[in-house]
Amino acid sequence: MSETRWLGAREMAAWQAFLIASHLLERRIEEQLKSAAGLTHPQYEILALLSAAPERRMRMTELARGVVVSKSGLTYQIAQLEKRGLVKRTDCPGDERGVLAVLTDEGSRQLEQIAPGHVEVVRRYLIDLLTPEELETITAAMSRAQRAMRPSV
Amino acid sequence: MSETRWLGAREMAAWQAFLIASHLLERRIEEQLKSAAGLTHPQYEILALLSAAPERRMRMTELARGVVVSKSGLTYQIAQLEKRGLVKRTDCPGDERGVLAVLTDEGSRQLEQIAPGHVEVVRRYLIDLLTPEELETITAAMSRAQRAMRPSV
DNA sequence: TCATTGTTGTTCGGATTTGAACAACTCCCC
DNA sequence: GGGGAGTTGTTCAAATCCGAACAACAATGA
Repeated sequence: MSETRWLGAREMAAWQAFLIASHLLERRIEEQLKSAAGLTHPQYEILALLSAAPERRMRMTELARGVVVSKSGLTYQIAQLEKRGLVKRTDCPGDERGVLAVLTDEGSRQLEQIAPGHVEVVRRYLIDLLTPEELETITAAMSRAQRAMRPSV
Repeated sequence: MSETRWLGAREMAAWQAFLIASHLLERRIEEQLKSAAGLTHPQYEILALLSAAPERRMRMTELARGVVVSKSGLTYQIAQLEKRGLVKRTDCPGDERGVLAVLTDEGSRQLEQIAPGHVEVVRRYLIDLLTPEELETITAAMSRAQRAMRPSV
């Protein structure tokens, strides 16, 4: 049982700032998406990921990893999006177990309408506040953290 | 209706890295706290804030702001913590409406036991991965974002 | 071939979270 | 004083989210 390495003042400041900023940002994003489109942030992320995927489709598991949500959480959200006709499920050729989530034309259309307002928030409260150097530093640091928390990627 | 300023490649990389890293970190923290102490992250944050507060007590509203959670969310969590005897409510002298959440001795004791494991996770997946320069950059950037999203602070 | 092990997605129960509505109280200013 | 506006904390309904358990299928190796 080794001695605890407590956070020093600077480390604590960084952690607190990161934690609070990310929570506040999450709330702003959630609020904007909800009022502008009736979507949650995870729902938006699903649409965005699908939109960028080949043939606008992805395996459920892959998608769950991409939006960092549990399998059951994704099942639920895909069901919600399916009700609205933004996404549909398809059998996965070559794997009888698998399910492909596919972005519909309607989903694609709606995403195009929603995206500008979302990007606006991300810019206003984060990206536009950063210098190019800070942008690079954050990319490097967060990518490193990501690799530490994920087996691959 | 101005033209949308989409995110460039570097901006997108920064945003994606930040978003995914913060989600992954949140999950790791949640998982560790749950298994080690049966607490959620917000619950831990409440205990930590109270612990650092004068007389280990805070007004509900102030506390809600501190942990970045809704008023009703805080009411719920304080009720949970009260059931376990980690926190108790007290009348607020000088304001008949107000309620003070107070960290109990038991709460203080438990926090001491839980903190090391929590700090370990924060270090392993974020703080220890950063150079001193990165630490400062992140503090500055996130504090700026925080000010943009909050009236004061 | 066939049993074993691993993967995939869903279902289910339970916990958490939010915003709106509300009642009680405080503050301000005439 | 006293009324209107603002604050404070709770309750409530609804939505979301997770982990565990599960059934179906895939992959592996003897």
